[in-house]
Formats: sequence, structure tokens, C-alpha cells
Amino acid sequence: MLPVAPFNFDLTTGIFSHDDNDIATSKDGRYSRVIRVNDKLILVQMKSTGTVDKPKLLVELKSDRRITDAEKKQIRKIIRSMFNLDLDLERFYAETSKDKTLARIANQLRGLKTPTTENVFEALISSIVEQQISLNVARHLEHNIVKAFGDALRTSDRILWAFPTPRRLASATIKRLRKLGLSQRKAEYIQNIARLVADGKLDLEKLSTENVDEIVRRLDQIRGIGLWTAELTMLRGMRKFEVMPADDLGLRRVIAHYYCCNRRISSEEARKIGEKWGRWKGLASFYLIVADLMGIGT
DNA sequence: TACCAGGTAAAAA
DNA sequence: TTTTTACATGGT
Repeated sequence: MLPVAPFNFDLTTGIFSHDDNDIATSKDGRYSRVIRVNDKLILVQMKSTGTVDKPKLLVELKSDRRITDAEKKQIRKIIRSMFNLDLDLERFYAETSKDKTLARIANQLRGLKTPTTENVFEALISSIVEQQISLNVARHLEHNIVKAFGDALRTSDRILWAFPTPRRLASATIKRLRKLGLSQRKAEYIQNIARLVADGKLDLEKLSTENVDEIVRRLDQIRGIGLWTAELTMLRGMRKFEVMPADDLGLRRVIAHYYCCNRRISSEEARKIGEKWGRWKGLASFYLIVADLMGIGT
């Protein structure tokens, strides 16, 4: 499989997958995760056989059921979309090169592509879980949800989990969700949204083809979704690279770190700083967050 | 021990 | 209309 260059496979897969992760693992240069196609769980294992500037991926599929050619094709499409393999990063770099701080960071993170969730539903539910609480706690809760309502695939040496379907979460009781550590409210939000999606009353994939303002307007009408959640969902699940979640405390902290001498800044100030990134506000934000995470560029 | 953490909706003012 | 408060839980 050929990604659009540049693409740094190890950097991209390494950020959100670790050897001890139960959803996506990265070990010895090999990235593994489970993808769901036609209700079949398929283990996808990938490794890089190219370079950042001549990227090439080797993809292996495993399942206890037969995988049809049509499904193989579908999986390749999902992989291309999950790692944004068709995204041309050179355009992002070129169009934001006037910002020397970002340019320096981008140079060090060259080839980093933002991961997109397998479907919008996953991005939305995760974002709701992450409201207000620390990322550490949120990771815990998401883990609980996946293990309670997701599906497991046994591999030779471990168990990997696929994110719950809307149908499964729609059938979850509030009591059960609360037992996982969610607040009463979040349990209600999640159950409600899962039901809307499962019943076909909310088509998130279709919504993602709309423009940003329309998506915010529509999502904002749903209980439990505000601007922050809508923006995070668009960035993580809808490939809206122009969207910057400026209300986000973590992003504001990171922007303050690189642009405002660590002074606490408001979301308005963050948005103002983000203006210089044009249609790449979201991707630029992602780069800054990763840079901060890795301790790059002071 | 309290307080904060990558918000939101509902109550109160 | 604007401001305050409750909410779950792990870390400090």
C-alpha cells in the first residue's frame, strides 16, 4: 500500500498505540488493530517497508472467517482513511511555513499524519467521555466502555478490542454505564446518542460531508454536545483539518507554551493565534500537541 | 484533604 | 440574559 509522501509510519502509529494498549498495539515496528467489516472482526497488521519520503506499507489481514475480495478492498479504504494516507502534508507545511515556531516543529515531526477514528461515532462518544475530566481518567473510562461493550479478537499472544457499535451502546442500561465510572449525565448522553445512531435518526457519516458550521449547528442540538465536543469530533472523526478546538484546556496550554510564554490564555486568544494557520488550524493544533507531548522545540 | 482535570446542561440570579 | 453549580474519578 502506497501512502502519499511524506509519511512517517513509526511516528504516526507510535503516538496512540503502545505495547500494553488493548485497542491498537505497536511493537517491533508492527502496528496491530482490529477493524470491523460487515460484522466481521479482522486483525490488521501493518509495517513499513519504505521511508518517510518513499513510504510503503505492508498490510496483513487475519480473521477466523473468510475475507472476501470486496471486504479486502473495503479494509484498504478504511486504512487509507484512518491514517489519512492520501493527505498531502507538503501543502500543510508550505501553507504554514511563515510561522517559524510551527515550521520548526513540523520539520521535526515531518511525515506525521493525524489519525482519524474508524467511524464518526467513535470520535463522538470518546469526546463526550473526555469532557471535563483529565485525559488520564478519560482513558480509564474509555477502556472500561470498550471492554464492556466492544468486541474482542483473540490473536496468538493477546486480545485486541474493537470499539462498541452504536447498537451495543444503545442497548446499554444507564446503571451499567454508571458502573463503568461514567456520571449519570454522560451515561444518558451516550445512551441517547447511540440510540439515535442505531435507529437511523442520526447519520454521522452523512453529516460529516456537510460544512463545519452546519455540522456544529446540527450536533449542538443534541443533548450532551457543545462546541468543544463538536469540534473535537470533527477533528478526530471527520477529517476537518481546519477546525481547532480552541476551548480545549490542553490545547490552550500548549499554545500558551509555544506562543505566549506559558501565560494562561482564553479560547478567544487561542483562536486569534490560530488564524495564521488558515485552513490548517486543526492539523497545526495536532502538531503542537504532539510536539509538547514529545518535548520538542521548548 | 481539597482541588483540579482537554465541558455541559440546568438552576439561579 | 448572564452567572453559578453539579457532576465522576484518578492524580497531586
